[in-house]
Amino acid sequence: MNAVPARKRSRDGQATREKIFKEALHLFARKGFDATSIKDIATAVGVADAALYRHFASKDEIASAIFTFHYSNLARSVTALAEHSENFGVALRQLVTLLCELFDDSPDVFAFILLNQHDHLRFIRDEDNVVSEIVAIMQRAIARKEISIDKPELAASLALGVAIQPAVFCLYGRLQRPLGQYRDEIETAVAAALGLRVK
Amino acid sequence: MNAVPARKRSRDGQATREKIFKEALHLFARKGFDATSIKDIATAVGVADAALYRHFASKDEIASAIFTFHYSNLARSVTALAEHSENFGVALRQLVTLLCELFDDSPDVFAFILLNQHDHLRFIRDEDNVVSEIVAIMQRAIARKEISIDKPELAASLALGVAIQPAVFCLYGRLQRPLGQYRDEIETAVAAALGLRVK
DNA sequence: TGTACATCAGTGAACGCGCGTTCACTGATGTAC
DNA sequence: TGTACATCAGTGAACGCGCGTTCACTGATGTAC
Repeated sequence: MNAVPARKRSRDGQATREKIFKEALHLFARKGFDATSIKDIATAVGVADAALYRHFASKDEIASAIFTFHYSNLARSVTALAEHSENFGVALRQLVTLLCELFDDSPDVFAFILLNQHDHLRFIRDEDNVVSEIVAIMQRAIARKEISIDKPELAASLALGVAIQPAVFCLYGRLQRPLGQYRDEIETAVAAALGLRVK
Repeated sequence: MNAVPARKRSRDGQATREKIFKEALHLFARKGFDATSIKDIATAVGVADAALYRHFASKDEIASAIFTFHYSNLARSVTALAEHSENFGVALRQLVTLLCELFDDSPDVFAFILLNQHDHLRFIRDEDNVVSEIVAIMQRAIARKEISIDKPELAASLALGVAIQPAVFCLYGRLQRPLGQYRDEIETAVAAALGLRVK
């Protein structure tokens, strides 16, 4: 009795590391960073607490690794999209589509970034900051007289507000999912809020 | 030596209670609930940690008392305003004004409610919920064909997004204060986003 | 007005708990010869 | 193919710290007589 069952133990720590990434993201997104303990994550992954420290130096490092990975992905998508759109209307359509897809495919990623942006953004270079990129898009639109709001930061806040708040409502159950079903209405609302001039 | 200086000690605990209210609100708004310790609050108030328990049963109770007080105030203002506006355009103007004034006069209250709404809203009766009230306003506007967006929850999310996001930008320094300077632009943007029909 | 007493805001020290983290150890796996 | 060894993911127990909270006590204030 009391025989320890032989455990299959892969030497590929990568698999465990990815599972920590996934489970920690899920817990942080649902309960928040502080309310999630190392024990919670370890239990979800199926290992002892101490095992996490074979893959990450600290609890903070788990959160910042997750944030940096997903936020950089998002920033790259937004930058790429901004560079390849010949006018604001096209960029707007693609941005709203991107947001809806991110939310519907990965609500955990959306919630995690939304909740933790202010704790981590100071470690992100300004040119990789999504909000800064949106402001830059607005600047170009204003320079080309494509929209009537004339302050880029204000325009960015109005656009982000219209785009993000429906997602927040979905997250808390005030709007039915998927967010994608409202894509056209959101796009129209952003365009109207900014005073997009019809081509 | 070691003489304890005679302390002026008022028997009016009300003054201390109000100071706890004010300082805790400030700390919770700036650092968040978890990152604020009982010691932090006591130091800001100028008393020992244990003194806080003469006025509140627990740390949680401090936060929920603050939330309930300020949130109820806000809910009452919104309800009153909704009842006394004969059409949607008037209600909208007053709502945006209310939000700008709340933010500019009491940024701590704004930030605290914004950050803590989801932890406390389950203790608020639904008819006192500000978001529910906004949805109701949208329902009436839709019934009267005052706006073209036809789903009340979606309309509420678009309106709240346009109104709140500029405040968030102010809070984090992306937009200059006061928020009130953008009042007209915010109002116009909300109206446009909802498809308000000109009277 | 003076005295005895009840009240209560505030204190300093202590408590217990949960947390993130460390550490010596295990044992399976991969590898060199 | 067999053997000795290095590697390393994972473990269970322990540690120390900071936190929220409790408690016996203090002393000023208000009040009854």
